[in-house]
Amino acid sequence: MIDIRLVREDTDKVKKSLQNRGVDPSLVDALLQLDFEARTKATRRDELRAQVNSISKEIAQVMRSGMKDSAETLKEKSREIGSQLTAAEAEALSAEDRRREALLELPNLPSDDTPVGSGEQDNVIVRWWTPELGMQEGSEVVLPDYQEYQRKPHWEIGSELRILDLERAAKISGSMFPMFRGLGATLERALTSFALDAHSDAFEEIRPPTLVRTATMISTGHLPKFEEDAYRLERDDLYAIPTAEVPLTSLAKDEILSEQDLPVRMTAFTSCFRREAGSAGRDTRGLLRLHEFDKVEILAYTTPDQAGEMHAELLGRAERLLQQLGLTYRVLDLCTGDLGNSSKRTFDLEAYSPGTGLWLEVSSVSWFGDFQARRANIRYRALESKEIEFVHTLNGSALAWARIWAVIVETYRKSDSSVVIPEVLRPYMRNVEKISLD
RNA sequence: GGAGAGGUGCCAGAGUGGUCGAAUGGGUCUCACUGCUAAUGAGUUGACCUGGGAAACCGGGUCCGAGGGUUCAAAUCCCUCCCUCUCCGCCA
Repeated sequence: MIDIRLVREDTDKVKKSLQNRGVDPSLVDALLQLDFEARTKATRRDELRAQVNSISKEIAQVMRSGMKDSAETLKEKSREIGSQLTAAEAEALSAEDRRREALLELPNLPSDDTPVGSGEQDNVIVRWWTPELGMQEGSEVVLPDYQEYQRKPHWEIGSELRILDLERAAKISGSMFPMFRGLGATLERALTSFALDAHSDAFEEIRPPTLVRTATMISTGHLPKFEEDAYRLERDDLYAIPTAEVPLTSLAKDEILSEQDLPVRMTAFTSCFRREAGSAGRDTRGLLRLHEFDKVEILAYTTPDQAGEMHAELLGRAERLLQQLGLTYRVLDLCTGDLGNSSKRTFDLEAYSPGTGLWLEVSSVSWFGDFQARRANIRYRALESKEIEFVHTLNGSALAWARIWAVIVETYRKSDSSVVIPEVLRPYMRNVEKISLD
């Protein structure tokens, strides 16, 4: 959540910033009104409490000196104030709840560096990479010279080589659930080991739980606004995580870290579950959009000063994996209109799928400022000032496998219908060099 | 799932309904002593909300696992939930 003090003190800036996201600025005025009410009512409550407290102390003294009658008088007086207090408490509580709800609904303020725009079409392509041309600045991507046999969509390749079985996955779980088989399954496992090993120089490997409490989902900003998108286990009041960001961000919930511990770097491999409500029929063929997919996530807690550098590091790591896998990709600087709810700035990585002709989002690398840290109450004590401050959180996928799997089988398909395994993965899959029918 | 024990500050641990934000010990930091370290002595050491102040700081409120209740007053009594430990059952 954003800092209520900032809303009070720099209202215009907050309004302007949220307006760039398409948020109605009157919501800010409404919040300020709720804040005013909450503070007024809390003050009233605290005054009454102070009175009750001081009378209680008097009663204690009077009792000790044995003056029973005056104790009774005082008790009567306190009971009277007490009934006012009960009402004041209820009012203050509900005003504070309303303020909190309004605050939780507001998205983060975009960074000043985030391009202003109203939607997807305004995202800025900042650079791109192909195996042939390497890194290039700008937005005019020169695609590799794909052969006709690479223009086959991954779901056809997968069936042909019997490494992807979407029909039976549908039988088991329904549409938009994947099932990899044989070397297809091995390929996914290899990608996971490859990525985790790649991060092992600086990141602690974590295997977190994938079912989490409501409070955990609120911390990252996935609730209360996006209830529809999450799988919920009602009986146990748990949610299936949509990304490892959820448990990893809450790892240090309610803790005060030492500045010396920062930055904290973590990586985790988990399955991710998304209901994808409202996206039925749109780009859902094959592995393009799934209810369940696997992903390696990288995540960091930093001081505000370290955040910029860390954002670049996370992005660099995700890009490096794509380069090692030899996949053509482009980097998008998401505009204010397309930015995720909790993010201040996000770069998306899109890999090119020659079989479908689509750019597929395979990573999203975000800087959240202290938005999530406020919700999760993750703080650190500054070495110099000794002050306690909120950490900044950042994370990125490195990478999301189902779509990467798709792009790999299409990109590496040969004229004889086999799929060559990228060299970096071979050590992780028994040195198999290609997947073919024989 | 059943039975029992327990959750108190950075850690260990005491706590009679009122003088308890909380004994005591350890740790931390500061100072003194010491050639350095150690030892010793003195002091220090919570978070959050809110009002005042330029600030140092001062006032009020909250917090003893969480949420309710009883009471003039709750760490302390009652209820619900969560978590930890021990035993039994079940299980990969």
